[in-house]
Amino acid sequence: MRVQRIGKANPAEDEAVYQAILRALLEGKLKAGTKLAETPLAAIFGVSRERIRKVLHRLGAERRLEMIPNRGARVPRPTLDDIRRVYEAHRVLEAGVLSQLVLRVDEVLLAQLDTHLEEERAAARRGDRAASVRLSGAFHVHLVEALGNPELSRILADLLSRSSVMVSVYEPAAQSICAVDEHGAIVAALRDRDLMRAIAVSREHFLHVEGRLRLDEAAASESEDLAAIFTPVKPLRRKPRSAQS
Amino acid sequence: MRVQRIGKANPAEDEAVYQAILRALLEGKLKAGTKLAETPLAAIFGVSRERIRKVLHRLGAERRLEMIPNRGARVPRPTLDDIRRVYEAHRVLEAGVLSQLVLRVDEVLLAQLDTHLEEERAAARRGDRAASVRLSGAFHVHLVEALGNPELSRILADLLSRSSVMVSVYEPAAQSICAVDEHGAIVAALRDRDLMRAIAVSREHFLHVEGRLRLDEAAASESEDLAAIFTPVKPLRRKPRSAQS
DNA sequence: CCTCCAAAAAATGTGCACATTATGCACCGC
DNA sequence: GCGGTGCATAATGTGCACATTTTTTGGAGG
Repeated sequence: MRVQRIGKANPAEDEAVYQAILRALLEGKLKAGTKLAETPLAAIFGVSRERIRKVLHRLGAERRLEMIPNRGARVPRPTLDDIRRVYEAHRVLEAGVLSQLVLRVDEVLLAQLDTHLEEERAAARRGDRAASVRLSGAFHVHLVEALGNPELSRILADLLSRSSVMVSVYEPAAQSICAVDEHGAIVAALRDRDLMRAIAVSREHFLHVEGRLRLDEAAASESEDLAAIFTPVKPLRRKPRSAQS
Repeated sequence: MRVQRIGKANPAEDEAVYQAILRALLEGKLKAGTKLAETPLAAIFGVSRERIRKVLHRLGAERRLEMIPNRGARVPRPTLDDIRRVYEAHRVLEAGVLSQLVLRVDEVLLAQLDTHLEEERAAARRGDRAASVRLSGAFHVHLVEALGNPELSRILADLLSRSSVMVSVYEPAAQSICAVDEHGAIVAALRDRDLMRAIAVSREHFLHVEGRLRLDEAAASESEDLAAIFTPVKPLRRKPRSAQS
């Protein structure tokens, strides 16, 4: 008699594994170039290999992993040019957002942005680097979301998530990503409904960030301890046979 | 003895099925709301159900199909608001593209655009509606590609492909999507390096197109003849048992 | 010592059998 | 007649057993 639990429909498992890997990816715990083999991951998460496989392919379709036929999944190792392109895309998109935003700014939005700027300054004053980085990205998210277009928000979120992975590779110290006063200048231009200035400031801002990118090839890493990376996540299902310390 | 051909590695099959469905989707042959069941598709294409399944999920990840757990794949039925959002995203993106383009236009690019405009006019003169629609979309593609940023080109291609599916639902006659002179006005503004005018013209252009959208709810359709839609594609592999006319 | 090649080992890809979930339909009580 | 209920049927989801491909290993030859 086989007590195997097969076909147990549990969509939550898919999602949990997906979120776990995505989170590790976004937090930079998975270094660029790391091979994500199916079997070890299945053992780590305590789920079947097919499930891992599905998640991996999904992440590949979203361009968050690099899938090579018959060779498995790897964390992408973006070129410096790749990163520049992502930044440029972000810059171009934000220019478009600003062009639309000057037509519909109101005091409510300006007040919200001012509040955000204040938070950024506060984080900078108390030297909270993590918060600074997070708020800095949030500023740009705030701008697109002001347009209320989910499509645009999604595109930006995509670009941002990509670049956050990238800075973990190329920004050695990850110091203050965005200077607050540059953000302030954008808001000021927005307040004046001055599109040309807003675009120019935003452009300078991005070029500034791009200029700080450094090629840190030394990071060979290949962090081989996949288990350690995912251990904080409790196993979703006990492996039926063996495979436990 | 089983002569089953299992595990026959043939990545081309995946791609062929993917392209076939995607093409049908882009050409509007698959009406909105149509259910894409796995088993019939497997029979039509002459491949295993797993292969269809994989392709369907991939298309779902790309948001080209709507996947509902345990209920299969359906051709998305976009709201009029959905479409407006896609158009707005395109418009915003193009504004950004233009803001970047005015900084680096040269005679070569302007000449290329002029050539393209001439093609559009020729198509319009001879009443070639299909060519007009195609060239009209190509104009906007041309603009982003001038920036040489694959990331941006991909984003635009994504938006365009989505909206082409949509117009097939909501544009009853699918008459001249973009007036050529509006495209010409954009090029003219670009030639003058007049960003504000270029953005304004582009904006008007898109609002014009958006304004033409009509809600054509009558299209209940549910085109049940999936086989007929995909028949032009020759079966990739003969089904081993039965299932042949 | 290095290079090249063959065989073993490991990892990925695929068809299939079956579990699970949804759907259609006849039946029954009200 | 009508709405809900239970069963039969169809469709989707999943584990598993392999096939295929890639990578590693281990020598033999130069």
